[in-house]
Amino acid sequence: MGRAPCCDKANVKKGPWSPEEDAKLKAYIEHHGTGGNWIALPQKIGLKRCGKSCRLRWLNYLRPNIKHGGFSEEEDNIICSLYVSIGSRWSIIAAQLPGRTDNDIKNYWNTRLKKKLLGKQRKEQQAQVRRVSNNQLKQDMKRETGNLIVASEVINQVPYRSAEFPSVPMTVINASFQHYGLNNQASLRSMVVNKLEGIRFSNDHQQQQQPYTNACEVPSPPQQAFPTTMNMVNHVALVSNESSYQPPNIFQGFENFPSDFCELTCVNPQQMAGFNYGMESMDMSNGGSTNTTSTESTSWGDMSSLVYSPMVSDYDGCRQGISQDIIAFEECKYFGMQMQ
DNA sequence: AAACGGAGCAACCGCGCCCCC
DNA sequence: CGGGGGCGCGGTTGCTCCGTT
Repeated sequence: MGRAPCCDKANVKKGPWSPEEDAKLKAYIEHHGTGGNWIALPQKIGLKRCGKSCRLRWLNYLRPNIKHGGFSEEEDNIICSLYVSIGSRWSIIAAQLPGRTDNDIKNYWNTRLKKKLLGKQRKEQQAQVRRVSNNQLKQDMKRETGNLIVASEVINQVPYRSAEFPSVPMTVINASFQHYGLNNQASLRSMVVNKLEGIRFSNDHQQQQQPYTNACEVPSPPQQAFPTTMNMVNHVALVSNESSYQPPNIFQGFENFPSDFCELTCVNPQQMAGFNYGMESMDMSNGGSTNTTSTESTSWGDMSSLVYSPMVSDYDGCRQGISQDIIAFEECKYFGMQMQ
């Protein structure tokens, strides 16, 4: 059973507001205030609108001192840094920008700023890639094939926001991540870039796959994007212990990853450095538990759980301390510090 | 000039939170 | 303490405008 509608849908007008409606609403609120009850407001004024619609119209458009468009460079910077710090909490971001509404900032981010940032990022990458010898890269790739299979598995399988914290030796994870440039802010930044590109990470295998931005990002259907921790443990053990083990494909596990990700993190992680640590992280309000919704699965929690692992430097006490570390990470994030 | 596609933006929708009874 | 209702937020939708073919 769903929630009761906030108003009689059949008798309310939807769509764009007319100047008359605007005038009525504005005049009333300016003289009487909202009265603390948006639902009742339209009836008092004689508007055939939903109370929520009135509220939105007032807050986003009719309210005094509202600025529209013409975002300055400074505002861009504030939005970017806050987005990286706290994620898509538009109301909080809007609170830092007088005259701007959350809706305005959200639209501005989605339609322009995101692309602007990505364009900048890509330019930097391309310039950097040119400076890297292809041959050197190939040699490195060949030499590290053995580790790659481990790294790919780890990258691909670290559960996020999960009660099943990794029981894989963190030294293995650490080494693997470090080999492939996932050991520092570089990885964080690449995660941000992926986030910007709409890449979805999820371990909710029941939910529908989100659209991918290009063909190479489409995961093979039977594969789990983030298989269970036990699978990961078993596989890592297999790789580590059986000398006869032949990796079927050195890129196994990476097919779920966008090519950009590999490019960014493998080719030159340093270039990616400089991004704020403080990405929106695991939502600890649910105790870091499982059962995320599809909306949640696209949140920053995905990213930070991936970036969390390499930060742990030793396995001893890792499992016991991991919850505290995550909490510390959260605290550091909000206080703008970096985790030591 | 018309058709088409993409970008931008206003508005809607659903859900979580909080307050009050 | 629990339930109902309103508020606020973030994600999504759909309309309009504009540039391109």
